[in-house]
Amino acid sequence: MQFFVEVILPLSLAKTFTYRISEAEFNYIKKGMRVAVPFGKSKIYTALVIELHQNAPTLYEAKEIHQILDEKPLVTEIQISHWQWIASYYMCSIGDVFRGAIPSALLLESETVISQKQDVFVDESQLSDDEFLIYQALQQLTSLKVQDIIAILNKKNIFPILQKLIDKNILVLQEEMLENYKPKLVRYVRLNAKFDSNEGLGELLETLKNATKQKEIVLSYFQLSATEKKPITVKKLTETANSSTAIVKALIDKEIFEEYYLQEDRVNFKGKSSENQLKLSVAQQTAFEAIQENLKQKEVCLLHGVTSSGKTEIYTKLIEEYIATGKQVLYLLPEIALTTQLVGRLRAHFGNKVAVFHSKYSNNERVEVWNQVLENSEKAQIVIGARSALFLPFQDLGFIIVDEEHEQTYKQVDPAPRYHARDAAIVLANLQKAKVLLGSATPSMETYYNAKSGKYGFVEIFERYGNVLMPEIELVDLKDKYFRKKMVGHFSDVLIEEITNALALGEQVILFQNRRGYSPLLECLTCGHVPQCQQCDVSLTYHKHKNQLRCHYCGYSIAKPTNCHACSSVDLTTKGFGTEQIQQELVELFPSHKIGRMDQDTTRGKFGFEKIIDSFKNREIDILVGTQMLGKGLDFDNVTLVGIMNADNMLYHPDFRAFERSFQMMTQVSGRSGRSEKQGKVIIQTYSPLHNTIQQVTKNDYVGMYNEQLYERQIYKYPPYFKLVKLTLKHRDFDKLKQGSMWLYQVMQQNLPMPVLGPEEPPISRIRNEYIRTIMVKIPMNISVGNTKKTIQKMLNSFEAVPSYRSIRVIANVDFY
DNA sequence: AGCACGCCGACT
DNA sequence: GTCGGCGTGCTC
Repeated sequence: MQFFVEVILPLSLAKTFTYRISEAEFNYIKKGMRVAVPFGKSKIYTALVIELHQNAPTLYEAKEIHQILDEKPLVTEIQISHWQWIASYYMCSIGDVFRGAIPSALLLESETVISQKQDVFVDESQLSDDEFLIYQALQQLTSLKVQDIIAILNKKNIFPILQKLIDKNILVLQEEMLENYKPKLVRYVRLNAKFDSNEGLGELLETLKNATKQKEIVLSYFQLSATEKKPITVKKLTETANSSTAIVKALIDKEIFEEYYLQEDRVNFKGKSSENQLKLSVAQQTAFEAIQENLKQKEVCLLHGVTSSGKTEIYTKLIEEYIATGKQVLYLLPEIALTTQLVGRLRAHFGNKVAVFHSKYSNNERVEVWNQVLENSEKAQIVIGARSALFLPFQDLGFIIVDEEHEQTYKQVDPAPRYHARDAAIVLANLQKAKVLLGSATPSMETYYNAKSGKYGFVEIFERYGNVLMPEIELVDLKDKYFRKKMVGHFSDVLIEEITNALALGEQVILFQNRRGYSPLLECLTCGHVPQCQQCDVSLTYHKHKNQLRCHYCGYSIAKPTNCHACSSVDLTTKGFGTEQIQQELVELFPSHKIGRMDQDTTRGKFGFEKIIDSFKNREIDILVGTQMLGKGLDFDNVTLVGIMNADNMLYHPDFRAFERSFQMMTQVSGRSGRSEKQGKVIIQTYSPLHNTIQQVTKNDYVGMYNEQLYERQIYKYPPYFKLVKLTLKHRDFDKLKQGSMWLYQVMQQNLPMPVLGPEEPPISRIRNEYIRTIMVKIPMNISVGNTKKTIQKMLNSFEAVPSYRSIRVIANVDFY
């Protein structure tokens, strides 16, 4: 009898692979366990078992697995089904999903370690220069990594040289598995048992009578153990005694203390849940009941509640209901910026039942949350996370909340799997027999359409919590203001006046400018030359603070030139403006007030967001300038004025969702204003005050926007009436790409009974020295999406079969955003 | 994703 | 003439 496992590898490979196992292993291994397998010439990868069987492959000899890595499954069968759905729906390999889903610390990979053979005589004169360099390096360090050798020799292809040294019997290569996850160990001390008795104690104090510092520590130890009645960490002890670890060490050496280590969860919330009852307003209560009623019939329900309508309390109440039945709850948020405030609120309510999972967590932290969810631990009954939290190994998921459902950050752009967390969550809920609540003040067109057509349940709240009024929105016509010279920099007289008023009352102001940096262009006044990125088809953005020009696509930067690179003229001027410039103008306009800026450049690092948000909350900042990050559900109750510096640049984006997005963004940003008693004010500066979308924002007319856009979507063949698959082709060779994309376009156009557009040169047609072309397929509702994707996949395969096009990379993006 | 194989240009 | 560059193909 022969035994085999089918495994998936964390590589972008479409197939599963078969490995041989023994009968004992066959009886031990379960689906969802990890195994280390040799793959290719030398590498060892972490693979995931998805099937056990006895069908020997006929075309090749299956290798044996290297070792079993788990005692019990790390991944559930539901997850595997979910991954398979994602792979097929989003047109990527199952390996891509595996790699994207599992914390990287759980993916062990082997690394080649090079070391010198022991007790071998080496004739140094027989070595070439490169060989000698390696040999010499090994005299210093006992082992080297492949990367080290590449660095030492400054060459890419080092294997031939290594091979020669192996042939000369000097080197050995080993594959070393790296265990990535390390449990966090905390050092504790306890008093040696021999001092437990009263005589022992006397003896102890006697020995220490001349060691003051040591005695102090011992006394602190007694004090701590009396008050805390729990194990004492070295850290705590040194802090209490105001001493150092060196003295603790002395005591350990004297065998007065014993040290020991305990494993600790990195993610630990200390504090207790307040048992206070949630008080819902009448509107909230009505919505809450309506959602429950809807979810009895339907799998998914949309909660459309205006900004500040108190959706979080409704979510909290619903979570209470679900965890009372012992089920797990997943709360998805578009970005981590939101989590800090929300986690605080939920922890205050649910205590230690709340776990958090997002991309700024360290690898080790992620493994811990993974395990807690897998064990269905109480600590992770409620999981709050960004889109990747969707991949946690839920045992018994009852409820998923997708908050700010319309946010495009739910869609992963790069790398594969390019999934949409909202849609993948609905599929996951189906597999888990769980329910989904989508919440937003500005639902996506797709979701609203599904709700209206009865596919999803639908609940609305029209009033803000505590009957706070919706902000008053005032439009400022920039054309008129510039004409009448009523502008100071990028600020209209109206905006300046409103800011002055708000500041005078001690209130805070948020200004929104959807572009970072100082100004998007630097232009020569003499010849009109604009510095471009060398690698991308974009102009460089001027960052005044660092006095440099930077590419926002590849990160390329140069110092700001003093004269034009084309004509050497010194008359350079900036065009357009970004957050940095707004910030600087504010400093001049309001010199006595503190101005903060929040964008990608100021929120780097794990606590970048928190710092800025906290200082704004603590009113250390009076005016906060920021990009779209500001729109994302942050609550500041002292903000009464929101200014949108220029509404036009988002409105005129070449994208079919531009109006929908502009509406959402402006409405969301406006919603930051006036969250307590006082009615808030919003100033929108625009060149097109009569534009329908701007008017809809002003009137808070979501339905108007929806109906208008829906009509357009139908006419121009866009979602929700058509499903979009976008193919992006990339290559360094312009002509090859042009020919290849035309070839693919023609094949698709002939074989698909639906609109195929392209091959288009996108507005930014080159990034990092690669040219780009796109082809768009629009799949109508009445044609099977699954079959269409299969056909597309077949055509992609035949594209790859053309030798001259094989090197063109094709990326499929299903439901692209 | 590696890593080997194989084909072509720049050096000894 | 070889060394070493990268395009191409396969991995259970």
